[in-house]
Amino acid sequence: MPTKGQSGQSESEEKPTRGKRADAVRNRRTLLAAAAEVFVTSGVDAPIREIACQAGVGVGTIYRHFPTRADLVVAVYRHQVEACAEAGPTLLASADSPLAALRQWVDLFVDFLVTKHGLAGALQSDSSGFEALHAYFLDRLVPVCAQLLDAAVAADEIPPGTQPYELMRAIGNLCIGHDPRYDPRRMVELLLRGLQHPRP
Amino acid sequence: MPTKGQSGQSESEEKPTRGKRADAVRNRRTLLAAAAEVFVTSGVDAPIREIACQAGVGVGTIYRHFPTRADLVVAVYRHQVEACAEAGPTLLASADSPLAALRQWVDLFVDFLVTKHGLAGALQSDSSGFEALHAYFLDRLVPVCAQLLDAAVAADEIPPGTQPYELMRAIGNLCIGHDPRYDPRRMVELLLRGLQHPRP
DNA sequence: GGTTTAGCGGAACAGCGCTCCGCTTTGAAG
DNA sequence: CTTCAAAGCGGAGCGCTGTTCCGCTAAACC
Repeated sequence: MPTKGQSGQSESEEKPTRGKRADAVRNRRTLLAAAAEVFVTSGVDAPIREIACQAGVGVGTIYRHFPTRADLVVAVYRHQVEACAEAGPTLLASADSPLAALRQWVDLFVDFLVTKHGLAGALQSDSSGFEALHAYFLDRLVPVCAQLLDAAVAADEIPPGTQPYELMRAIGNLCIGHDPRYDPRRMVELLLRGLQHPRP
Repeated sequence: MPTKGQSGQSESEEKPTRGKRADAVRNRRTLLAAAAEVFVTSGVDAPIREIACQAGVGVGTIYRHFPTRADLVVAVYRHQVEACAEAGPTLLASADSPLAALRQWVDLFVDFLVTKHGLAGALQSDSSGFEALHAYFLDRLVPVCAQLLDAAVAADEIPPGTQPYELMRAIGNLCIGHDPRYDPRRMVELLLRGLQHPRP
Protein backbone atom coordinates (compact mmCIF):
# COMPACT_ATOMS: atom_id res chain seq x y z
CA MET A 1 0.00 0.00 0.00
CA PRO A 2 1.95 3.03 -1.25
CA THR A 3 1.44 6.17 0.81
CA LYS A 4 4.11 8.05 -1.08
CA GLY A 5 3.73 11.11 -3.24
CA GLN A 6 2.43 13.79 -0.92
CA SER A 7 3.61 16.65 -3.16
CA GLY A 8 0.18 17.91 -4.13
CA GLN A 9 -2.58 16.45 -1.97
CA SER A 10 -5.42 18.72 -2.93
CA GLU A 11 -7.18 15.96 -4.81
CA SER A 12 -10.72 14.86 -4.05
CA GLU A 13 -10.97 15.30 -0.30
CA GLU A 14 -14.37 14.75 1.30
CA LYS A 15 -14.03 17.44 3.92
CA PRO A 16 -11.09 16.61 6.22
CA THR A 17 -8.86 19.45 5.05
CA ARG A 18 -10.71 22.33 6.63
CA GLY A 19 -8.05 24.40 8.32
CA LYS A 20 -7.17 21.33 10.38
CA ARG A 21 -3.79 20.61 11.81
CA ALA A 22 -1.43 18.50 9.78
CA ASP A 23 -1.28 15.63 12.27
CA ALA A 24 -5.04 15.55 12.47
CA VAL A 25 -5.34 15.11 8.72
CA ARG A 26 -2.66 12.43 8.79
CA ASN A 27 -4.40 10.57 11.58
CA ARG A 28 -7.71 10.70 9.79
CA ARG A 29 -6.20 8.96 6.77
CA THR A 30 -4.36 6.42 8.87
CA LEU A 31 -7.60 5.70 10.66
CA LEU A 32 -9.55 5.15 7.46
CA ALA A 33 -6.89 2.81 6.12
CA ALA A 34 -6.74 0.89 9.39
CA ALA A 35 -10.51 0.61 9.61
CA ALA A 36 -10.78 -0.62 6.04
CA GLU A 37 -8.21 -3.30 6.76
CA VAL A 38 -9.79 -4.40 10.03
CA PHE A 39 -13.28 -4.46 8.52
CA VAL A 40 -12.10 -7.00 5.97
CA THR A 41 -10.83 -9.44 8.55
CA SER A 42 -13.06 -8.80 11.57
CA GLY A 43 -16.19 -7.30 10.07
CA VAL A 44 -17.68 -3.87 10.56
CA ASP A 45 -18.40 -4.49 14.22
CA ALA A 46 -14.79 -5.12 15.10
CA PRO A 47 -13.81 -3.71 18.49
CA ILE A 48 -12.92 -0.03 18.37
CA ARG A 49 -9.74 -0.78 20.27
CA GLU A 50 -8.68 -3.15 17.53
CA ILE A 51 -8.95 -0.43 14.91
CA ALA A 52 -7.17 2.03 17.18
CA CYS A 53 -4.38 -0.48 17.71
CA GLN A 54 -4.07 -1.20 14.01
CA ALA A 55 -3.80 2.53 13.35
CA GLY A 56 -1.42 3.04 16.25
CA VAL A 57 -3.58 5.70 17.89
CA GLY A 58 -5.64 5.95 21.07
CA VAL A 59 -9.35 5.29 21.13
CA GLY A 60 -10.00 8.94 21.88
CA THR A 61 -8.61 9.84 18.48
CA ILE A 62 -11.10 7.59 16.75
CA TYR A 63 -14.03 9.05 18.61
CA ARG A 64 -12.91 12.59 17.86
CA HIS A 65 -12.71 11.96 14.14
CA PHE A 66 -15.71 9.64 13.94
CA PRO A 67 -18.12 10.22 16.83
CA THR A 68 -20.24 7.19 16.01
CA ARG A 69 -19.43 3.87 14.46
CA ALA A 70 -21.62 4.69 11.54
CA ASP A 71 -19.52 7.73 10.70
CA LEU A 72 -16.47 5.55 10.36
CA VAL A 73 -18.20 2.90 8.30
CA VAL A 74 -19.74 5.50 6.03
CA ALA A 75 -16.39 7.20 5.53
CA VAL A 76 -14.75 3.90 4.62
CA TYR A 77 -17.38 2.85 2.11
CA ARG A 78 -18.48 6.24 0.83
CA HIS A 79 -16.81 5.87 -2.54
CA GLN A 80 -18.36 2.50 -3.22
CA VAL A 81 -21.83 3.59 -2.19
CA GLU A 82 -21.46 6.65 -4.35
CA ALA A 83 -20.35 4.51 -7.27
CA CYS A 84 -23.33 2.23 -6.81
CA ALA A 85 -25.70 5.18 -6.70
CA GLU A 86 -24.21 6.64 -9.85
CA ALA A 87 -24.40 3.32 -11.64
CA GLY A 88 -28.20 3.46 -11.52
CA PRO A 89 -28.83 6.05 -14.24
CA THR A 90 -25.94 4.68 -16.27
CA LEU A 91 -27.40 1.19 -16.32
CA LEU A 92 -30.82 2.57 -17.12
CA ALA A 93 -29.34 4.15 -20.22
CA SER A 94 -27.24 1.20 -21.30
CA ALA A 95 -29.35 -1.85 -20.48
CA ASP A 96 -31.82 -3.55 -22.79
CA SER A 97 -34.77 -2.63 -20.59
CA PRO A 98 -35.51 -0.88 -17.30
CA LEU A 99 -36.07 -4.23 -15.61
CA ALA A 100 -32.74 -5.48 -16.90
CA ALA A 101 -31.14 -2.32 -15.53
CA LEU A 102 -32.80 -2.88 -12.17
CA ARG A 103 -31.53 -6.45 -12.11
CA GLN A 104 -27.97 -5.39 -12.87
CA TRP A 105 -28.09 -2.61 -10.34
CA VAL A 106 -29.37 -4.92 -7.64
CA ASP A 107 -26.57 -7.31 -8.55
CA LEU A 108 -24.11 -4.51 -7.94
CA PHE A 109 -25.67 -3.73 -4.59
CA VAL A 110 -25.73 -7.35 -3.51
CA ASP A 111 -22.12 -7.85 -4.53
CA PHE A 112 -21.19 -4.86 -2.45
CA LEU A 113 -23.02 -6.14 0.61
CA VAL A 114 -21.89 -9.74 0.53
CA THR A 115 -18.24 -8.83 0.13
CA LYS A 116 -18.27 -6.55 3.19
CA HIS A 117 -18.33 -8.86 6.15
CA GLY A 118 -21.17 -8.01 8.52
CA LEU A 119 -22.21 -4.89 6.68
CA ALA A 120 -25.64 -6.17 5.73
CA GLY A 121 -26.30 -7.10 9.32
CA ALA A 122 -25.12 -3.73 10.58
CA LEU A 123 -27.40 -2.04 8.09
CA GLN A 124 -30.47 -3.47 9.77
CA SER A 125 -29.11 -3.32 13.28
CA ASP A 126 -31.20 -1.19 15.60
CA SER A 127 -28.45 -0.73 18.16
CA SER A 128 -24.92 0.55 18.70
CA GLY A 129 -25.30 3.79 16.76
CA PHE A 130 -25.66 2.10 13.39
CA GLU A 131 -28.80 4.08 12.64
CA ALA A 132 -26.80 6.76 10.82
CA LEU A 133 -25.36 4.07 8.55
CA HIS A 134 -28.82 2.86 7.73
CA ALA A 135 -29.87 6.44 7.07
CA TYR A 136 -26.97 7.21 4.76
CA PHE A 137 -27.36 4.09 2.67
CA LEU A 138 -31.05 4.70 2.32
CA ASP A 139 -30.81 8.40 1.55
CA ARG A 140 -28.32 7.68 -1.15
CA LEU A 141 -29.67 4.51 -2.71
CA VAL A 142 -33.43 4.56 -2.27
CA PRO A 143 -33.92 7.40 -4.80
CA VAL A 144 -31.88 5.48 -7.34
CA CYS A 145 -33.92 2.37 -6.72
CA ALA A 146 -37.08 4.43 -7.03
CA GLN A 147 -35.96 5.75 -10.38
CA LEU A 148 -35.28 2.27 -11.69
CA LEU A 149 -38.58 0.97 -10.37
CA ASP A 150 -40.48 3.84 -11.92
CA ALA A 151 -38.86 3.22 -15.27
CA ALA A 152 -39.75 -0.46 -15.11
CA VAL A 153 -43.33 0.42 -14.20
CA ALA A 154 -43.49 2.92 -17.04
CA ALA A 155 -42.28 0.23 -19.43
CA ASP A 156 -45.03 -2.02 -18.03
CA GLU A 157 -42.49 -4.61 -16.98
CA ILE A 158 -43.64 -4.65 -13.38
CA PRO A 159 -46.86 -3.57 -11.71
CA PRO A 160 -46.83 -0.31 -9.74
CA GLY A 161 -47.02 -0.18 -5.97
CA THR A 162 -43.65 -1.53 -4.89
CA GLN A 163 -42.06 0.70 -2.27
CA PRO A 164 -38.36 1.36 -3.00
CA TYR A 165 -37.47 1.54 0.67
CA GLU A 166 -39.13 -1.75 1.37
CA LEU A 167 -37.41 -3.44 -1.55
CA MET A 168 -33.98 -2.14 -0.58
CA ARG A 169 -34.45 -3.32 2.95
CA ALA A 170 -35.58 -6.72 1.84
CA ILE A 171 -32.53 -7.07 -0.37
CA GLY A 172 -30.29 -5.93 2.46
CA ASN A 173 -31.87 -8.45 4.78
CA LEU A 174 -31.43 -11.26 2.29
CA CYS A 175 -27.71 -10.54 2.22
CA ILE A 176 -27.23 -11.25 5.91
CA GLY A 177 -25.16 -14.23 6.90
CA HIS A 178 -22.26 -16.20 5.52
CA ASP A 179 -23.21 -19.81 4.88
CA PRO A 180 -22.17 -22.19 2.10
CA ARG A 181 -25.74 -23.52 1.99
CA TYR A 182 -27.25 -20.09 1.59
CA ASP A 183 -26.70 -17.98 -1.49
CA PRO A 184 -28.14 -14.48 -1.09
CA ARG A 185 -27.96 -13.86 -4.81
CA ARG A 186 -30.31 -16.70 -5.57
CA MET A 187 -32.87 -15.48 -3.05
CA VAL A 188 -32.66 -11.91 -4.30
CA GLU A 189 -33.24 -13.28 -7.78
CA LEU A 190 -36.37 -15.00 -6.49
CA LEU A 191 -37.54 -11.77 -4.93
CA LEU A 192 -37.04 -9.88 -8.17
CA ARG A 193 -38.91 -12.52 -10.10
CA GLY A 194 -41.79 -12.05 -7.70
CA LEU A 195 -41.74 -8.39 -8.57
CA GLN A 196 -42.78 -8.99 -12.16
CA HIS A 197 -46.33 -9.09 -13.46
CA PRO A 198 -48.21 -12.19 -12.53
CA ARG A 199 -49.65 -13.57 -15.76
CA PRO A 200 -53.43 -13.80 -15.56
CA MET B 1 -50.82 -14.94 35.06
CA PRO B 2 -52.24 -17.90 37.05
CA THR B 3 -49.58 -20.24 38.33
CA LYS B 4 -52.07 -22.08 40.51
CA GLY B 5 -53.18 -25.64 40.37
CA GLN B 6 -50.05 -27.65 41.10
CA SER B 7 -52.04 -30.69 42.33
CA GLY B 8 -50.98 -33.08 39.59
CA GLN B 9 -48.05 -31.75 37.64
CA SER B 10 -47.11 -34.85 35.68
CA GLU B 11 -48.43 -33.37 32.48
CA SER B 12 -46.30 -32.92 29.38
CA GLU B 13 -42.86 -32.19 30.79
CA GLU B 14 -40.03 -31.90 28.29
CA LYS B 15 -37.35 -33.44 30.45
CA PRO B 16 -36.86 -31.37 33.59
CA THR B 17 -38.30 -33.97 35.97
CA ARG B 18 -35.48 -36.46 35.87
CA GLY B 19 -34.85 -37.35 39.47
CA LYS B 20 -34.08 -33.68 40.08
CA ARG B 21 -34.53 -31.86 43.32
CA ALA B 22 -37.82 -30.12 43.92
CA ASP B 23 -36.37 -26.63 44.10
CA ALA B 24 -34.47 -27.22 40.88
CA VAL B 25 -37.65 -28.09 39.06
CA ARG B 26 -39.38 -25.09 40.56
CA ASN B 27 -36.54 -22.80 39.55
CA ARG B 28 -36.56 -24.12 36.03
CA ARG B 29 -40.21 -23.20 35.64
CA THR B 30 -39.75 -19.81 37.24
CA LEU B 31 -36.88 -19.19 34.87
CA LEU B 32 -38.89 -20.12 31.81
CA ALA B 33 -41.73 -17.85 32.86
CA ALA B 34 -39.38 -14.98 33.63
CA ALA B 35 -37.52 -15.40 30.36
CA ALA B 36 -40.74 -15.48 28.38
CA GLU B 37 -41.84 -12.26 30.02
CA VAL B 38 -38.53 -10.48 29.55
CA PHE B 39 -38.27 -11.63 25.93
CA VAL B 40 -41.53 -9.88 25.18
CA THR B 41 -40.37 -6.52 26.48
CA SER B 42 -36.62 -6.57 25.89
CA GLY B 43 -36.19 -9.07 23.08
CA VAL B 44 -34.37 -12.38 23.07
CA ASP B 45 -31.00 -10.75 23.65
CA ALA B 46 -32.02 -9.19 26.91
CA PRO B 47 -29.23 -9.19 29.51
CA ILE B 48 -28.97 -12.43 31.44
CA ARG B 49 -28.98 -10.49 34.67
CA GLU B 50 -32.32 -9.00 33.78
CA ILE B 51 -33.86 -12.43 33.40
CA ALA B 52 -32.21 -13.61 36.61
CA CYS B 53 -33.55 -10.57 38.43
CA GLN B 54 -37.05 -11.05 37.04
CA ALA B 55 -36.95 -14.65 38.21
CA GLY B 56 -35.41 -13.72 41.55
CA VAL B 57 -32.46 -16.07 41.16
CA GLY B 58 -28.72 -15.69 40.67
CA VAL B 59 -27.11 -15.76 37.26
CA GLY B 60 -25.39 -19.02 38.10
CA THR B 61 -28.77 -20.69 38.29
CA ILE B 62 -29.61 -19.66 34.76
CA TYR B 63 -26.34 -20.98 33.39
CA ARG B 64 -26.78 -24.26 35.18
CA HIS B 65 -30.22 -24.85 33.73
CA PHE B 66 -29.51 -23.35 30.32
CA PRO B 67 -25.79 -23.41 29.52
CA THR B 68 -26.19 -21.31 26.38
CA ARG B 69 -28.60 -18.59 25.46
CA ALA B 70 -29.97 -20.75 22.71
CA ASP B 71 -31.01 -23.42 25.21
CA LEU B 72 -33.14 -20.92 27.04
CA VAL B 73 -34.69 -19.47 23.91
CA VAL B 74 -35.43 -22.93 22.54
CA ALA B 75 -37.01 -23.99 25.82
CA VAL B 76 -39.22 -20.91 25.85
CA TYR B 77 -40.44 -21.28 22.28
CA ARG B 78 -40.36 -25.05 21.94
CA HIS B 79 -44.13 -25.46 22.00
CA GLN B 80 -44.71 -22.88 19.31
CA VAL B 81 -42.02 -24.26 17.05
CA GLU B 82 -43.43 -27.70 17.55
CA ALA B 83 -46.91 -26.45 16.73
CA CYS B 84 -45.64 -24.80 13.58
CA ALA B 85 -43.88 -27.97 12.51
CA GLU B 86 -46.99 -30.05 13.09
CA ALA B 87 -49.14 -27.59 11.18
CA GLY B 88 -47.30 -28.47 7.98
CA PRO B 89 -48.85 -31.85 7.24
CA THR B 90 -52.19 -30.64 8.55
CA LEU B 91 -52.30 -27.74 6.14
CA LEU B 92 -51.18 -29.97 3.31
CA ALA B 93 -54.21 -32.12 3.94
CA SER B 94 -56.69 -29.31 4.41
CA ALA B 95 -55.65 -26.65 1.91
CA ASP B 96 -56.90 -26.34 -1.65
CA SER B 97 -53.48 -27.06 -3.09
CA PRO B 98 -49.92 -27.78 -1.94
CA LEU B 99 -48.88 -24.26 -2.87
CA ALA B 100 -51.76 -22.82 -0.85
CA ALA B 101 -50.64 -24.98 2.07
CA LEU B 102 -47.10 -23.73 1.71
CA ARG B 103 -48.33 -20.15 1.71
CA GLN B 104 -50.39 -20.65 4.85
CA TRP B 105 -47.57 -22.43 6.57
CA VAL B 106 -45.12 -19.68 5.73
CA ASP B 107 -47.64 -17.18 7.07
CA LEU B 108 -47.66 -19.09 10.33
CA PHE B 109 -43.88 -19.06 10.48
CA VAL B 110 -43.66 -15.37 9.67
CA ASP B 111 -46.27 -14.50 12.28
CA PHE B 112 -44.28 -16.42 14.82
CA LEU B 113 -41.05 -14.61 13.96
CA VAL B 114 -42.38 -11.08 13.76
CA THR B 115 -44.19 -11.31 17.07
CA LYS B 116 -41.04 -12.42 18.92
CA HIS B 117 -38.92 -9.34 19.23
CA GLY B 118 -35.40 -9.93 17.96
CA LEU B 119 -35.88 -13.63 17.35
CA ALA B 120 -35.42 -13.46 13.59
CA GLY B 121 -32.19 -11.56 14.07
CA ALA B 122 -30.95 -14.02 16.64
CA LEU B 123 -31.74 -16.87 14.29
CA GLN B 124 -29.18 -15.62 11.79
CA SER B 125 -26.71 -14.35 14.32
CA ASP B 126 -23.32 -15.97 14.04
CA SER B 127 -22.24 -15.04 17.54
CA SER B 128 -23.11 -15.31 21.23
CA GLY B 129 -23.96 -19.00 21.24
CA PHE B 130 -27.07 -18.60 19.12
CA GLU B 131 -25.90 -21.33 16.74
CA ALA B 132 -27.84 -23.97 18.63
CA LEU B 133 -31.01 -21.94 18.17
CA HIS B 134 -30.41 -21.78 14.46
CA ALA B 135 -29.78 -25.51 14.44
CA TYR B 136 -32.93 -26.38 16.35
CA PHE B 137 -35.21 -24.28 14.22
CA LEU B 138 -33.73 -25.70 11.09
CA ASP B 139 -33.74 -29.30 12.19
CA ARG B 140 -37.37 -29.02 13.12
CA LEU B 141 -38.77 -26.87 10.33
CA VAL B 142 -36.68 -27.54 7.24
CA PRO B 143 -38.07 -31.07 6.79
CA VAL B 144 -41.61 -29.70 7.00
CA CYS B 145 -40.78 -27.04 4.46
CA ALA B 146 -39.20 -29.69 2.26
CA GLN B 147 -42.36 -31.76 2.38
CA LEU B 148 -44.50 -28.82 1.37
CA LEU B 149 -42.14 -27.87 -1.42
CA ASP B 150 -42.03 -31.42 -2.72
CA ALA B 151 -45.81 -31.57 -2.77
CA ALA B 152 -46.02 -28.31 -4.67
CA VAL B 153 -43.45 -29.56 -7.16
CA ALA B 154 -45.33 -32.84 -7.56
CA ALA B 155 -48.51 -30.85 -8.26
CA ASP B 156 -46.50 -28.89 -10.84
CA GLU B 157 -47.26 -25.63 -9.08
CA ILE B 158 -43.63 -24.65 -8.75
CA PRO B 159 -40.50 -25.78 -10.57
CA PRO B 160 -38.14 -28.15 -8.77
CA GLY B 161 -34.75 -27.07 -7.46
CA THR B 162 -35.61 -24.81 -4.57
CA GLN B 163 -33.59 -25.71 -1.48
CA PRO B 164 -35.76 -25.82 1.65
CA TYR B 165 -32.93 -24.63 3.87
CA GLU B 166 -32.24 -21.68 1.66
CA LEU B 167 -35.89 -20.70 1.50
CA MET B 168 -36.33 -20.91 5.26
CA ARG B 169 -33.30 -18.77 5.82
CA ALA B 170 -34.44 -16.22 3.33
CA ILE B 171 -37.82 -15.99 5.04
CA GLY B 172 -36.14 -15.68 8.41
CA ASN B 173 -33.91 -12.92 7.10
CA LEU B 174 -36.84 -11.04 5.66
CA CYS B 175 -38.43 -10.96 9.10
CA ILE B 176 -35.58 -9.04 10.67
CA GLY B 177 -36.27 -5.54 11.89
CA HIS B 178 -39.20 -3.57 13.24
CA ASP B 179 -40.03 -0.61 11.03
CA PRO B 180 -43.39 0.91 10.12
CA ARG B 181 -42.14 1.39 6.56
CA TYR B 182 -41.10 -2.24 6.20
CA ASP B 183 -43.62 -5.06 6.19
CA PRO B 184 -41.92 -8.47 6.21
CA ARG B 185 -45.12 -10.22 5.17
CA ARG B 186 -45.28 -8.29 1.92
CA MET B 187 -41.69 -9.14 1.06
CA VAL B 188 -42.16 -12.79 1.90
CA GLU B 189 -45.18 -12.76 -0.35
CA LEU B 190 -42.99 -11.39 -3.13
CA LEU B 191 -40.46 -14.13 -2.53
CA LEU B 192 -43.12 -16.81 -2.70
CA ARG B 193 -44.49 -15.36 -5.90
CA GLY B 194 -41.01 -15.61 -7.36
CA LEU B 195 -41.06 -19.27 -6.47
CA GLN B 196 -43.84 -20.08 -8.91
CA HIS B 197 -43.40 -21.13 -12.51
CA PRO B 198 -42.35 -18.36 -14.80
CA ARG B 199 -44.84 -18.45 -17.67
CA PRO B 200 -43.03 -19.06 -20.94
C1' DG C 1 -32.12 -36.59 64.15
C1' DG C 2 -27.51 -36.77 60.99
C1' DT C 3 -25.07 -36.82 56.53
C1' DT C 4 -24.42 -36.09 51.91
C1' DT C 5 -24.47 -33.62 47.94
C1' DA C 6 -27.35 -31.21 44.39
C1' DG C 7 -28.20 -26.89 43.77
C1' DC C 8 -27.91 -21.93 44.71
C1' DG C 9 -26.16 -17.18 44.78
C1' DG C 10 -23.33 -13.64 43.53
C1' DA C 11 -18.48 -12.05 43.74
C1' DA C 12 -15.12 -11.84 40.36
C1' DC C 13 -12.92 -11.66 35.85
C1' DA C 14 -12.68 -10.41 30.99
C1' DG C 15 -14.16 -7.79 26.88
C1' DC C 16 -16.68 -4.23 25.16
C1' DG C 17 -18.27 1.08 24.12
C1' DC C 18 -17.53 5.54 25.35
C1' DT C 19 -15.88 9.75 28.12
C1' DC C 20 -12.77 12.84 30.07
C1' DC C 21 -8.77 15.30 31.15
C1' DG C 22 -3.65 16.03 31.68
C1' DC C 23 -0.01 16.20 28.44
C1' DT C 24 2.09 16.86 23.72
C1' DT C 25 2.49 18.85 19.31
C1' DT C 26 1.59 22.31 16.08
C1' DG C 27 1.75 26.55 13.79
C1' DA C 28 1.88 31.33 13.85
C1' DA C 29 3.20 35.67 16.10
C1' DG C 30 6.97 38.17 18.00
C1' DC D 1 14.69 31.06 16.77
C1' DT D 2 11.70 31.58 20.71
C1' DT D 3 7.27 31.80 22.70
C1' DC D 4 2.76 30.29 23.69
C1' DA D 5 -2.29 29.52 23.12
C1' DA D 6 -4.90 25.96 21.77
C1' DA D 7 -5.87 21.96 18.77
C1' DG D 8 -5.17 17.42 19.18
C1' DC D 9 -3.69 13.18 21.38
C1' DG D 10 -3.58 9.07 24.45
C1' DG D 11 -5.25 5.96 27.55
C1' DA D 12 -6.96 5.44 32.33
C1' DG D 13 -11.40 4.79 33.94
C1' DC D 14 -16.45 4.00 34.17
C1' DG D 15 -20.45 1.30 33.26
C1' DC D 16 -22.47 -2.54 31.18
C1' DT D 17 -22.15 -6.87 29.21
C1' DG D 18 -21.32 -12.52 29.28
C1' DT D 19 -19.39 -16.29 31.86
C1' DT D 20 -17.02 -18.83 35.51
C1' DC D 21 -16.23 -20.58 40.05
C1' DC D 22 -16.68 -21.79 44.72
C1' DG D 23 -18.39 -21.44 49.62
C1' DC D 24 -22.70 -22.15 51.57
C1' DT D 25 -27.76 -23.54 51.92
C1' DA D 26 -31.21 -26.72 52.11
C1' DA D 27 -33.28 -30.84 50.03
C1' DA D 28 -33.36 -35.76 50.17
C1' DC D 29 -32.34 -39.97 52.01
C1' DC D 30 -31.21 -42.76 55.82
